[in-house]
Amino acid sequence: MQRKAPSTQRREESLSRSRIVEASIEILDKYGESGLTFRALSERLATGPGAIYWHIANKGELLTAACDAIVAGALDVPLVGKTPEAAIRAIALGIFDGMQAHPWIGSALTHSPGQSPIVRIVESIGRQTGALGVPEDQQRVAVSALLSFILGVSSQNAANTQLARVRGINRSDFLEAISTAWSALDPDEYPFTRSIAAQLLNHDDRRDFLAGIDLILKGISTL
Amino acid sequence: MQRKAPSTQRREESLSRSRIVEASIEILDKYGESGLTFRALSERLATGPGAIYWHIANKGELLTAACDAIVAGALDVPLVGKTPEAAIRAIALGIFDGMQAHPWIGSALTHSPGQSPIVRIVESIGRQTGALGVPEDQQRVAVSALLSFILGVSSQNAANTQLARVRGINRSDFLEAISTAWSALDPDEYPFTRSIAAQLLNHDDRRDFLAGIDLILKGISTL
DNA sequence: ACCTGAACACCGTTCAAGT
DNA sequence: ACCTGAACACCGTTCAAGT
Repeated sequence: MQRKAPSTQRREESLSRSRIVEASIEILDKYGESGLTFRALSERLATGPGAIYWHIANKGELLTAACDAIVAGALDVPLVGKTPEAAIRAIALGIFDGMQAHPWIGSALTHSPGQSPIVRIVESIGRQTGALGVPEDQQRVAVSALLSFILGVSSQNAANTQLARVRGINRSDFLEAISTAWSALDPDEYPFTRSIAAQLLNHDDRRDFLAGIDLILKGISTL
Repeated sequence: MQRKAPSTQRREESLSRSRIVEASIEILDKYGESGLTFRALSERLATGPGAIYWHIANKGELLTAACDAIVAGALDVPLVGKTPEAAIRAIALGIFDGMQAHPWIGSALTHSPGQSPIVRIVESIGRQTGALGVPEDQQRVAVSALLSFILGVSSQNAANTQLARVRGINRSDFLEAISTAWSALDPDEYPFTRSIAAQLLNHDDRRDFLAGIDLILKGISTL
């Protein structure tokens, strides 16, 4: 008589950490950070909220794991033959493009200090600073400056996207609202802010991000 | 017969937006971000949760208002006689010291894009970039690079403090745990991260922050 | 105009009970 | 070993009712 298949394959779609993370990413992309609840997630996975806790410790770990999957993919960019500067730009742009597609990683990144997603970024950039000629005792400062800048941009990006979603508008309408508000500021108190208000409407986020990276790289080159 | 005092003074401690914000800051400083709830706040103010909504639209506005009070104070630093570079350093350090005393502002800052606290920072820094000789069409990029770096540092700082609180340990024990974890990483996969793990224990946050600001200022000076 | 506080519609997390 | 789903202890927010 025939053998039964191994019990682990008894059900085609048994729960696993990776399936949970995968479903979480789909929910986060579609409904944003506030859309990811254990109830919504367990419904999508056709199970109960408690089942998820067998595979994941808590919501923070879930967000970190989802973020880690995106960051790992974003950092998978070809670096061969590139100068250290070009490699760092490529790494940074990989993360930028990842955060455009998955804005919620900005929030997850800052809430996972020292965790796997951050370690991946630190390691990727850190390997380049040596080749860049940065003295060993200053490499940490150089890497953490780049990291802080990247985290700053990505957390702002996450907040913009999330707030726009709450108000039921898109990202550019949200920025337009800020631009309008800045234009209406007191000319005596806020001359500079008023002067750049119009630029909020038609600037290129990606180009500005890269310009920021280049400013820091310029500074690093003097070390 | 005597006139009654104006009805607005009938009660010594009537509710007001500023009293609510003041109480919020005290709670945030003492119990962290998760400690600020409408129930805790209304109990402290000897009222009901609903009363607060007469003065404040929602929790986001409350956090932004609390953050704004701290940022306004932090930016109140003397700048007369300073070079533009020194002024920017003083502004940045003012925010840094503000976030050391009130770590939760890091979270509030990133969740209030384009709002008053951000505008204050943008304006303070932006006024210096002109004096710095940055071409007008590049001032926005220069300011937003500094802003993103500052927001990145402050949101990491907020997350560190909040996570340490959740685990019931202090900030340096939390960093020690990360340092230990980094030291245990795979030597082949994470050589750089391992190499800087030990430095997490005894580095000077404030000095590193200023070093990051200086890197960006160096880059800006080439514009 | 301003305050009260019960009620609503959610959360993350736990845990006895099942298979 | 893994899953179920009710229950617990919270949230932010609303709103009829008061003063």
